[in-house]
Amino acid sequence: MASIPTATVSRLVTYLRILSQLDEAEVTRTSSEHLAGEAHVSAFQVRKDLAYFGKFGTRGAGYSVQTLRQELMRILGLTRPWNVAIVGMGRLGEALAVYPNLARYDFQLTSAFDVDPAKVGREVNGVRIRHADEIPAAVSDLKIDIALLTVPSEAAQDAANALAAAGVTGILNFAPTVIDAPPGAYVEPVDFLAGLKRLSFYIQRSKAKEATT
Amino acid sequence: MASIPTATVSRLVTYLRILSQLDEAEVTRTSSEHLAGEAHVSAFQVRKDLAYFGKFGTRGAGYSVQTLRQELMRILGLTRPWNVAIVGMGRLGEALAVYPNLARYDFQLTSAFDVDPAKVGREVNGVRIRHADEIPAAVSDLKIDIALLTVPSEAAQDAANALAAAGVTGILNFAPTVIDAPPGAYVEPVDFLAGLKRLSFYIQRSKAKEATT
DNA sequence: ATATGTGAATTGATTCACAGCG
DNA sequence: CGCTGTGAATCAATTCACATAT
Repeated sequence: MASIPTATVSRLVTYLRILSQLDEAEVTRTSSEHLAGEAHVSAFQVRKDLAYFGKFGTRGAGYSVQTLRQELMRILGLTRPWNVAIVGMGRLGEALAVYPNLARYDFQLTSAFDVDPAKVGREVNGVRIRHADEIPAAVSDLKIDIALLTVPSEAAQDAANALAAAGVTGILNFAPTVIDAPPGAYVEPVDFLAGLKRLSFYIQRSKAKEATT
Repeated sequence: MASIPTATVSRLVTYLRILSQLDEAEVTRTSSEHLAGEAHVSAFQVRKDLAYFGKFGTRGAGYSVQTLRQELMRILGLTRPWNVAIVGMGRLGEALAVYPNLARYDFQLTSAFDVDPAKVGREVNGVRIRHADEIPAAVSDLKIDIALLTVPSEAAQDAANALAAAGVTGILNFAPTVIDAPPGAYVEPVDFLAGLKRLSFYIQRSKAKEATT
């Protein structure tokens, strides 16, 4: 089976969002051209990305918004609900717990963990915070698929290992550090500090360029 | 001037973090090999990435942790402070406002904006929340370089345009939508929902593969 | 007529091998 | 002798052109 560029997967997510917006606006048909415009890529790119997975359009007429949206949801595994846990109930963990878009996309928050006894037992958005020691039992009981990892950097790798050992297959790592993917699990980093530093690089660079002209 | 791959910039940020950790642990020297191990890339990659910017090591002896760290900070534009504003003081905005690592890296939170009159006037982490109407004046007065954009998707593009017009050169977009980079500004997306959907894709895919074996 | 789907060409990034310097 | 720095080779991704289907 052809291996899919990670950039393609990212773009599929973008196309899906655009299609959802079109669907909400009750637009029924679209084209690679239009999707490309909204996603800020080329129309070639859109068609090539879709071609990895099949043929979804009709020549001369473009794509059905509903059909393509359904197909992308199927490809991305978004037709079934995923059980999600938040690990690390600091400010970020809490902000995520009440984030309404999680449920909208069928990511169901089913549990939350922390090591702080002061937090254990409290409820956030209908979910009781458990002690991290309960991860093995709870992950298996609640069939948790994905963990949002919001613990401090130094605790991230151990937590990821424990989660994967307990059966979690996807980890969204918010800690500003690179962690090894434990056996059997995928890790996606979400590092906004890194994004800030990249911005710093580009801004500084454009200012340096200005100065030399 | 050679154009730098964006992936290289991302990796430089990672190398810098590793060097900072080494420095804290009072390690004085390192090698492309070691940096590569920590960053989960090849040693070739490390050397090639650095080669875009100059020669920082001594052959046979590797790199001085302090020197390379300094150089990377210079390259990434992190030797000067950046003035940062948060635009959109919902839960995420608040979580960011109190995030201690911002200041640690010389990103100084100097202002915060929202459109909600109930929020305007309140203080968060020593910063008064202003009405979004004040953006043009405040950005210029406070010399704001970078905005953390945490408004709803539908407001993101307009806010970005307003910020850029007022003189902001870097925008970290937390809204789950693709926005155009307004003239004169760089945009970095931070979209954890997209990360979540990518995870969904990879998990679902590995499960499908298991089923066929 | 029109817009998709796709092999071929091009561009870009990563890997490699080794020359060069300490 | 060890490890960096770098041109050359490989590999991957994007772009293109056009044949194809409606």
